[in-house]
Amino acid sequence: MSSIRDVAKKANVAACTVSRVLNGTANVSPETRMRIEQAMKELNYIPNELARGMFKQKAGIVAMLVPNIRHPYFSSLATYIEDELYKNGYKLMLCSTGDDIGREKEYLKILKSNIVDGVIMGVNNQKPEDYQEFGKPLVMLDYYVDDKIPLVVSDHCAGGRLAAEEFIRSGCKYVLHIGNEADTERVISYESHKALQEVLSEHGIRSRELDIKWNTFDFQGYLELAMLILEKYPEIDGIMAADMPACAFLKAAYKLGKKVPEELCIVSYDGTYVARTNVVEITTVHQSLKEIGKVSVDVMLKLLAGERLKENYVRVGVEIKKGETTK
Amino acid sequence: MSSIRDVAKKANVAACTVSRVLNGTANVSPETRMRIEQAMKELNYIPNELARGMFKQKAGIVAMLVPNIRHPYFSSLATYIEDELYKNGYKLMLCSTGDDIGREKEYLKILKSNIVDGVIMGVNNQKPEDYQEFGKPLVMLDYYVDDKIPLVVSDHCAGGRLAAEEFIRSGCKYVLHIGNEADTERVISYESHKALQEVLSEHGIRSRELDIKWNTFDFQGYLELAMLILEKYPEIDGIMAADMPACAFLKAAYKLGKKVPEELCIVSYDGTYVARTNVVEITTVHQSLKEIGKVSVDVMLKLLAGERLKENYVRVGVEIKKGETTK
DNA sequence: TTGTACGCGTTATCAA
DNA sequence: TTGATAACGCGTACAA
Repeated sequence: MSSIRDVAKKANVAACTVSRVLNGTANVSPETRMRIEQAMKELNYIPNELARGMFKQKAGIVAMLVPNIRHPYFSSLATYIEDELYKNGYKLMLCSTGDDIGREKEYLKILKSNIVDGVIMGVNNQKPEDYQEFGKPLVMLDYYVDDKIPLVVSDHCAGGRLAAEEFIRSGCKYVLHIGNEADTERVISYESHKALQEVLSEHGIRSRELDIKWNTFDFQGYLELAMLILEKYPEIDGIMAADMPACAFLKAAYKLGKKVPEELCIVSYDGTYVARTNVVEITTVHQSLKEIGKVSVDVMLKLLAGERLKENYVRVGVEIKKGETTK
Repeated sequence: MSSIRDVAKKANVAACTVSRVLNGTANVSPETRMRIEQAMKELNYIPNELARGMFKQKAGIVAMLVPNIRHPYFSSLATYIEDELYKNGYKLMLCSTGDDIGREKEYLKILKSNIVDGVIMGVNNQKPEDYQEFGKPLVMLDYYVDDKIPLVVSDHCAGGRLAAEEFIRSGCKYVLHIGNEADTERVISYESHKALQEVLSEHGIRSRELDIKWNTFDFQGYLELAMLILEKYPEIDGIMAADMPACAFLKAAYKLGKKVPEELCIVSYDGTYVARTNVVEITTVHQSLKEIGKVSVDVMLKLLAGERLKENYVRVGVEIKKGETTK
């Protein structure tokens, strides 16, 4: 690896002159410039980003922490975020915690250490203090810490209502909605369940929430659970669940000879591509991951620029896309 | 941000003593140690990884370049790679080029600049020279540059044969296989097509390759194309395609009232979860992404350690998983 | 056991 | 237009 000094020596100039050519910060005589450019080529010189970053006190990298990048929700979101960051001259460092709380903690520790300029948090298993004391720009997705930490989230209230209305329209009598065991009051997406329940009960429709363990990426497991549930509770005629478990319920229904949507209506939540690649078009509450990604990066860029935010809570609209799993 | 010197000042010692406590490199009297640890806590001191990396001439980061992280193939692979890297003390920087050749070039340029220690390349649209002259450990996935650059790849030859045997078993007469327009001789996965064709023709079965534009992540587009093809060539009774387009063909067949597997057999290639989340279990040639990830990281670690590789070409086994889309 | 001094690669500041 | 010097934060000989 040749350094800027090697180039300077070869071109018979001082290091700072090379730097000026590199960055165009000041005028350099064409002749000197030529000599320097020649030397850079000959030495196959590449500026050291690490040193640059150290000097500028920034790395040009934003990290995104996700529970599992394999999950279509997060991999899609990551695409959009990477896209937006790239447009603005930042690179994305993607960290997947494998649903491991300890690993999340370790990542947070590492990320504090100047290796990145900010973090977009798609995972939220630490104590609020751990986020509050992070010391770097932080954007939380779907998780409320306090009024100071920016939060970007889908309008899950609307999402729950839209789903409820779809069940009502379909004439369902008993709706089961599948939640995440680990979710707390701070997890905003939980609002979809509350909204669903509220609207359904206003219409005198029974509903029931079942929270399952979510942190395994195991379709077979979902499928077995779905079969069990459908067999045990034959009176259920409506299901709301995230895309992947919704697919499992759809498959379970087929295996059990239960007709969809005649005997069972399914609304999937999220709207990732797994809901679309199925043979049967699933009715879906669709989050705009593109918009969430864009907004998250916007907020991050503002934080990085030291701007003050008008609003620390950004809500992104959702919509329902009707498929063949509701009437 | 407090530096190591701030801590030293507060604890009334020299910076190097703090460093010694941090790294356990030498003996420090318990009393001094206590004072230093106290100071670190009070100042909320965090070592600067950038400076550390600069000194050690390494960043502790490995990059992975993929065409699109949204794609289940790459997002799954990235999970496994991240996992393996993490176990070995490295972080993953994931770069998604959005199927853009120019962006790939830019990324390569940036990644040269000491920002990462090595790159795992899941994308391959540059000239061979660009990879040969990279100047850092490089592991190529599914793409042959020359005998010097390590290559990790599934045994696509076996994959093609397994698929062919499945079509033969199912009594197919005319098999269409969907390839990627952009693939060249250097793309190893292309071998699956050659092997398929070879085995089929040995058995006197017609086959035909259709190369489609692959770089858009657009299921609707696949679906429309699949409908078109099935309508135009009704004599086709076998399809091999990557998971996502295979799903599209399955859906198209249902829409057109074509019975699977009676009138049309489908073998999907790759074995990502989209092939499993479907209502219909798709017969799949399954690549072991876990193994590919593990091997890639193994190779990378060896390169980083300066070890010589015995073999620059690692082939990972594939298997076929029978589903309901073949007889 | 502790401290001094320097190097890593870059850039800003000020002087020539 | 160019150069010298200091600074960024850390690690490590070497000296004390």
